Amino acid sequence: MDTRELRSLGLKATLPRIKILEILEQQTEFSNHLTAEQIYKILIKGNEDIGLATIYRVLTQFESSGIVKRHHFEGGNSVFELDDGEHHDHILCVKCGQIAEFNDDLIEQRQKEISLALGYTLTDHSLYLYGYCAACR
Amino acid sequence: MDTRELRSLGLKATLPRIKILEILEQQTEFSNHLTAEQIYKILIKGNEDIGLATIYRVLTQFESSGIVKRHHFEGGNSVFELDDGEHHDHILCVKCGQIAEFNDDLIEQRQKEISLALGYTLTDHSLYLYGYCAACR
DNA sequence: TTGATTGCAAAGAATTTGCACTGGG
DNA sequence: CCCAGTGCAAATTCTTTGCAATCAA
Repeated sequence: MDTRELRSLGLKATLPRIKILEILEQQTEFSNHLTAEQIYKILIKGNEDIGLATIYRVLTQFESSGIVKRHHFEGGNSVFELDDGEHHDHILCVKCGQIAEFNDDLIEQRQKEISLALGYTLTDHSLYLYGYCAACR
Repeated sequence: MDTRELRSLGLKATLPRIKILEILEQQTEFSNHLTAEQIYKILIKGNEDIGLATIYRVLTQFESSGIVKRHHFEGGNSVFELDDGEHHDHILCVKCGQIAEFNDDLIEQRQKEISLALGYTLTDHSLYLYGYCAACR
């Protein structure tokens, strides 16, 4: 139950927060990576009277709480996805926007080696691949 | 000579374009990755009367011409660097902003394999590593 | 000369913030 | 009941655009 999850984060279980969580959980066949605007439109369509500013605020809180991850894909706006704690990278279709996720131990390992060699202590990284998906090729 | 380079791209050798090229070529000990704003300030300091809008326009033209690359680092604005045709990735210090470049064949290779496996035709990618540099550790 | 280029100011797009009102605990 | 949370509109930030003036070829 979302209500309990929110409480455990020290957040009141308000309607906007519950609705936004629900939307993020409903991963569509297409993508579970949504912009604030997209979430807003879904809510409007569902006759929920929730402001766009609230969506940004809630997503930012969720991000701070570690249950949502924010991505800045090329050119576009921020997109948000539920963060289950498992790291993964992304590959995006530049034509249709389709997003696939992957994780590769070899790349992860190599990144650590490179940082070390350059004298950095790695805290985070972002890897986005862009191309044409099978359908758009 | 920059004038010639600009002409060969079909661009008039105007003062703003030449000045901006010069700034990008002068890679400082700190970084050769600059925001439009930073370039603007450097020009102002040099008593050049060039508008910020012009800088954005020129950089965008340079990007189209393939002599400049634009990056969207985490959170911040766009940064620009001269594009010498050699691909490289970046590692940034989250504290002082220091940027190092690297290129790793193993990672490049692996990216291709992954795209292929997922049915994508790769056109581009961005890899940014974030951490603390030796000085900020 | 003359079309490309620029500066300025105004427009846009995405996101954040101020503030009075509302609702969850 | 009371303060965290919200809606709305206004403010910010970064970037792009319209247009008359200017400049390189």
